[in-house]
Formats: sequence, structure tokens, C-alpha cells
Amino acid sequence: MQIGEASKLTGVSRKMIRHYESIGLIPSADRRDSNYRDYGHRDIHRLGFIRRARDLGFSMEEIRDLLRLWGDTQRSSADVKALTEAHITELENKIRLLGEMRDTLANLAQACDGDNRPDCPIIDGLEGKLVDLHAPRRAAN
Amino acid sequence: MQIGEASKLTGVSRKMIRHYESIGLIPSADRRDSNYRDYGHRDIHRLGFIRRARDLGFSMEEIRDLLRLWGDTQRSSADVKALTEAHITELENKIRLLGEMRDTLANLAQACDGDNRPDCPIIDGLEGKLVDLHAPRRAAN
DNA sequence: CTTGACCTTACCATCATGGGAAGGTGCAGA
DNA sequence: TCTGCACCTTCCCATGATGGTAAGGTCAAG
Repeated sequence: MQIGEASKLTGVSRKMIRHYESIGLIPSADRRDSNYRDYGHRDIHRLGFIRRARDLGFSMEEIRDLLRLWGDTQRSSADVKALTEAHITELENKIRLLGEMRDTLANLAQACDGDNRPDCPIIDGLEGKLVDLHAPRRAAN
Repeated sequence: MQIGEASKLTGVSRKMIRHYESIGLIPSADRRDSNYRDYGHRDIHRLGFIRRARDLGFSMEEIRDLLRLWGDTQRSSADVKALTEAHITELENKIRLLGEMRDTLANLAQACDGDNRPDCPIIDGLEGKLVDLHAPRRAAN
């Protein structure tokens, strides 16, 4: 099949399929006489794997490692699990940072009247007037 | 003061200070005879504002808007609050997406023995063998 | 034979940031 | 005065993942 259909089946854009080929994440596709790329079910399978890994937030480098493990029948599941747990830790760090930002902003916004007057604790906070820009931890959740 | 000291005082790198000038986020700095940029406390104040906004995850465009509101003595705090609340919503969307990824991966990892054998539910999930790649909501946070 | 849908490569853009090269400035010490 | 060093300047390139667009080739249906 052509790249367009492969794209539709896998949810990976034509652009990205060519890109993945160029960086060696997938092997060079077969070519027809027309020079069009030609994909089979094995390629679709690999692209689907990549898309699912992307959807779970793995980076290209992590996906490269996962593909290597996937193709290695001698792999130990411990290796896959370790890679996954490292990624979970990355995700949790990001979540924590974003949560801190949200909490700080929610505190500032809560202190802001939001009326027609210019006085605004949010601006004051950004300006450095408020010392404790970092919000206290929320009680729960 | 020179750009290096301004950088130290504000926590904004030399590179980024020049960049902010080039995109008009801060006014063109004064120049000494040597052509070195020269900063005063007003510049430091503005850079500090920008850094704090960046630390809270605002994009450059949002910061541009915040700076405009900061300099507008006629602003209404409602405008600032609206901008902030929109950003809080963005943050919460990101947090939710990352949390879904984490939950899915935690479920897969929990089902993986992590031993020397190759059998691995994580790989199976990425491969598309498992239908319910999306993890059930966790009971409580 | 034309039309339109598809494909090809090649280049440029995003966003925020950093690296490095090549060269100028300014100050402290021998 | 010369030298070294720390700092500054501009300019170009890179990241990661993705999209846009342009200029052109291929192919099937009408």
C-alpha cells in the first residue's frame, strides 16, 4: 500500500512516516517502479507500535530503545519494565511541576478581585512584590 | 550594569536577554561606547517579571500580554485574571493528559513480571495486542 | 488527453533555549 | 607596555516533533 493508506491505518502522518524512515526508526520502505514507497502489514505493525508509544509520551530515543527490545526475542521483561518505570518517573516529575504552577496561579487568581480596578495580586506576584510566589501545598488531591 | 550581571540578578541567561530584546519583549538596551549593552534597575525589574511568568509556564505570547497589562495603569484586574485562568486551564489539560499516560503505563508495568523472561505485557500493549491500552481511572488521587 | 488524487524531494517554520566561532573591549598584573 | 583573562558583540547552527508549501512526477478514471 502507499504511504497515504499506511498513514490512515496507523494514525501517523505521511510527514512523520518519512521522517521516521530518515532517522532510522523504521527501515527504508520498499519502492515501486514509480518510486512510491510501498508498505506491508509488517510496516503497519511497526508504525502502530510507534504511535502507541508516542501517545504514551515516550521520546523518540526511548521509542528507539523499545523497538530494539521489541525485536529482541532474548530480551528480559525487566529491561522493558525498567525503561517504562523511568518514563513514569519523568511523567510524574512533569506532573508535579505543572501542578505547582497551577497551585501558585490558583492562589494568586483567588486573591484577585477580577473587577474593573487595576489593583491585581497576580501582577504584584509576577512583579516580585509578593515574597511567597510559591503556593502552599493544597490540602488534598 | 553589563548583560552578565543582569543575567545573574534575574536568572535569565545572556542568550535569552538578547533574544527577548530581538523579539521586542523588552526595549532595546542602552549601549555604552564599547557597544556593550547597559542595564538599569528598571530593566532588571522587567526581566524579573518575565522570568517569574516563565517559571509559571506562561508562553512568550502570554507574557507579552501580561507585560502590556502590567504597563497599563488603566487595566482592569479582570483582564489579568482572565488571562491567568485561561493559563490555569491549559495547565490542567496538560496535567490530565500526562496523568492518563502515567496511569496507563503504571497498569502495564504492574502487570509485567520484570524478570529474565521475554514475556512482557508492556510490549504487548504497545504492539496492540491488548485492547484496553487506556487504563481505568484510579480510585483516588 | 485532461483532471484530480496521490506521490516525490527540498526547504522553511514553530518554541524556547543553548552552543560555538570569530572578533572587539577593558582591566589587572608583570 | 605587553599579556592574559573575563567579558562583550554578532552570526550561524542545533534541539524535538511536527506541519506547511512549492515544484514536479505518477496513475487511474472520465
